Amino acid sequence: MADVAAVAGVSHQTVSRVLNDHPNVREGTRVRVLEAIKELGYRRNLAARALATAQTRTIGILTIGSEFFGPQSTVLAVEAAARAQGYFVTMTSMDSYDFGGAVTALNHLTDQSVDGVVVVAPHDKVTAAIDDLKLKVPVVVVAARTDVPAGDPVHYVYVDQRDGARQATEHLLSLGHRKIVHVSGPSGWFDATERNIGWREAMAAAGNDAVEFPAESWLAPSGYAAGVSLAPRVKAGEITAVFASNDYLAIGLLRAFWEAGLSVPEDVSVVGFDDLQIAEFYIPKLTTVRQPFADVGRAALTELLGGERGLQEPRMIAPTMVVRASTAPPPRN
Amino acid sequence: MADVAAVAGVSHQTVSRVLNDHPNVREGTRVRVLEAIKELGYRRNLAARALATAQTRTIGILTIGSEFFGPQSTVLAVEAAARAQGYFVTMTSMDSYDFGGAVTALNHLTDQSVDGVVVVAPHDKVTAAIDDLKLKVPVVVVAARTDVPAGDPVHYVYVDQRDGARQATEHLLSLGHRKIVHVSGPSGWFDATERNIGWREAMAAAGNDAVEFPAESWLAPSGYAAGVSLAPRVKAGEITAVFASNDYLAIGLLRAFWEAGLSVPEDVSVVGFDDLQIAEFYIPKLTTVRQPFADVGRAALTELLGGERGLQEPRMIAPTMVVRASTAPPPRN
DNA sequence: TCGCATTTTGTTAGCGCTAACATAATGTAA
DNA sequence: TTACATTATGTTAGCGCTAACAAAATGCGA
Repeated sequence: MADVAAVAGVSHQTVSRVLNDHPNVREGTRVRVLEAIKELGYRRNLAARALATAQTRTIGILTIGSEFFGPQSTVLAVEAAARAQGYFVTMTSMDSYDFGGAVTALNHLTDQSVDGVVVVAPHDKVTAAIDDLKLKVPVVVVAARTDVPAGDPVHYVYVDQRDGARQATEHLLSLGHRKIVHVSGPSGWFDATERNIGWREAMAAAGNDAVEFPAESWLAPSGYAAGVSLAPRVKAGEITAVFASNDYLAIGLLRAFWEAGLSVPEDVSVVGFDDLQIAEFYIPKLTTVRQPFADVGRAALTELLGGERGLQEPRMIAPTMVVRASTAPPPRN
Repeated sequence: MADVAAVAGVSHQTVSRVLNDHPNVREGTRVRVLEAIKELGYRRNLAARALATAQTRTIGILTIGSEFFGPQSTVLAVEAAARAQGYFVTMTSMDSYDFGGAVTALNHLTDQSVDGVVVVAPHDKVTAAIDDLKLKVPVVVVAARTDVPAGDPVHYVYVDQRDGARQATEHLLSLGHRKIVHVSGPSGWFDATERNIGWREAMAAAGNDAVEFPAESWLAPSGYAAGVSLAPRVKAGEITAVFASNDYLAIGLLRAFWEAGLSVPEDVSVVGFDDLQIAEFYIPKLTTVRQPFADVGRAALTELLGGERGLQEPRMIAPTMVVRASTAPPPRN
C-alpha cells in the first residue's frame, strides 16, 4: 500500500480511503490512486484489514458432510449470494452428528473470526450445540425448527416441511387412498419430524389412522428395505399408498415394489419429497414435493446480513407439490 | 494473549510458544499457560497470526456452481482432508464457465491469501485461466488433463477417465456388441474428452467404427433427447448398445427407451459413468463405471500440501467397472 | 566452586491495514 | 480581503500476533 501511495504521490491513508470508497477524496486524487493500483497490480492484504477492523467480511457455512441433494444445493446458493454481497465464505462439515462434533465444527468457524454463520445441518444435535455455545456472531440455521423461543438470537429459515407433507398426504387422500403408510426419515432430523407432523395432521383431519414405518437413514437402501417389508402388505390389500419422507427413500421403495411384482401406480401409489433431478426420469416418473433449495440459501444469507431488521419470526418458504406418474387412485380390489 | 500471559505469570511470547508447540518451553510453564488459556477461554486471533507469518493455513477450493455429484463429493473430501490437517477451507464457485469467470473466482481466492488452491472444475476454460494467471501459491487441479507440459507448476490429480471409458466399451464389446453409440458429454469438459478418447481407442482396437452422439449438457434431459433420437435406430437394428458419458445421461436415455417401448437390456444395452447413489435402484439397475471421488479429493489435498516431494507426474486414480442389469448380449435379430 | 554451553524466558520491532486525530487546502459569507 | 466552516490530505498509534534478538536461568564437567 505504501508503494501505491508513493506512485500516486499521496499518503497510504489516502489509498486506504480510495479503497474503502470514503467520500472525502477529490476525484483527481482518486483517479491517480486507482491508476497506481492498476499499474502495480496491488491487492490489499485482507488479514491486515481484518486485524485493524475486527471484521473479516467472511461468513462461515457449517454443513453436513454428506452428498445430500438438498443441503448441497442450499450451500451453493448461500455461497453465491455471499459472494454477490462481497463476502468470503469459509466452509466446514461435521464428522459426526453428535453434540461434540457440532461444537468442534462451530469452533472451527469462530476461530476464523467469521462475521456470521449459516448452518445447513437440520439436526437437533446441531441446534443443541448452537444454543449451548451462545456465539457472539449472528447465526442463521436452515432447519425447520418450530419450537424456537421468542427473542432467540438465532434465526431460522426453512421450507415449510409440515405443509409439504400435508400437501402430499392430501394428494393421496384426494385420489381416494385411505390405507396409507408414511415411511418416515431418521430421528433427530427436523425435516423428518416436521414431515411426520404434517402427515399426521392431514390424516387426522381426514379421520384416518396415521401408520408409520421408520426408515433407518435417508438413503435409497433404507427405502428399499422398507419396500421389502411393505410389499406383502400391499399385496394383501392392507396398503394402497406410501408417502416416503424423501425421494431417495421413494426410489428405494419403487425398486423394491417392482422386484415384488407390484406396479406403481396401478397397485400402489408412491410420493416422495425433494424433487431430485432424476425424479422426472425414473420409471414411473415420481410424484413428489419440490423444495426450492436455492431460494432457501439466498433467504438465509439475506437474513444473516439483514441484521435486526424487522421481526424475529422464522422465515418460511413454501414447497410445491409436483404430481407425476407414481400416484393414481387406489386399485378397486 | 496478554491476559493469558498475565494469568500464567509469563510473557506473551511464551504463550505464543506454547500455542505453536515450540520445543523450548519447560513442562511446568506449558501447563500453567494451558490452564490460563482454558480458564480464560482464550482463542488466538488468526488474522493477526496471518499478518505476522504471511501464512493463513487456509486453502481455497474453486468449484463449479452446480449440483453435480462428482465435483460435490470431491469438494467434501478435500474439505475433510484439509480440516484433518489443521487447515481452513474457503470456497468459491463460478458464475460462468468462461475465462473471465474463472479469473474472477481465482482472484477471489487469492485475495484471501490462501496457502494453496484446489480446483474442482474440470473445464478447459478454467485451466486456461490458471495457466494465464501464474498464481504464486501451489495449485492442484482435479481434472483429467493429459497434455500438461513437463515441469508445469500446476499439478493434476484425477480419475483415469480414458481407462474407465475403455473398460465400459470393452464390456459391451465382450458381450458381443458391435453397433455401439457413445453419447458424449458437452465440449470443454476434460472428462467428456477423455472418455471419448478411451471409447475410440477401445473401438479402434476392436476394429469398429466409433459413432458418437454429442449431448448438449451433462444432465438427464440431454440424455433423454439423445434417447428419443436414437430409439428409432435401435428399432431398426442399427444400434444395440449405448455408452453414455455419465449416469444422468444414461438415466435420461433409459427413460426415453422405455417410453419408446424398448426393453433394456433385452433390446439395447446401456452403460453409464460415475455410479450415482441411485444407479443401483433404477429399473433396470444401471451398469456403470464407478469413480472414487472421495479418494480423489484426499489425493488432491495430499498433493497440494505434499509440496515438491517426488515427481511432477499427474496422480491418476483408477475407476472400477460395475456391471449390473442394464447390459446384456445384443438381441439375435 | 567456577566457567561455559545450553535451555528457557523476556523484550523489541514490525507484519499491512484502518481509526482517530491533526493539519492543510478550499469554499463562502461578510 | 478576512474569518470561519467545510473538505481533503497527512500523521500517529495500534489491532494481536510472531520473528529475531537479548537476557536470564539451568546443567554439567573440571
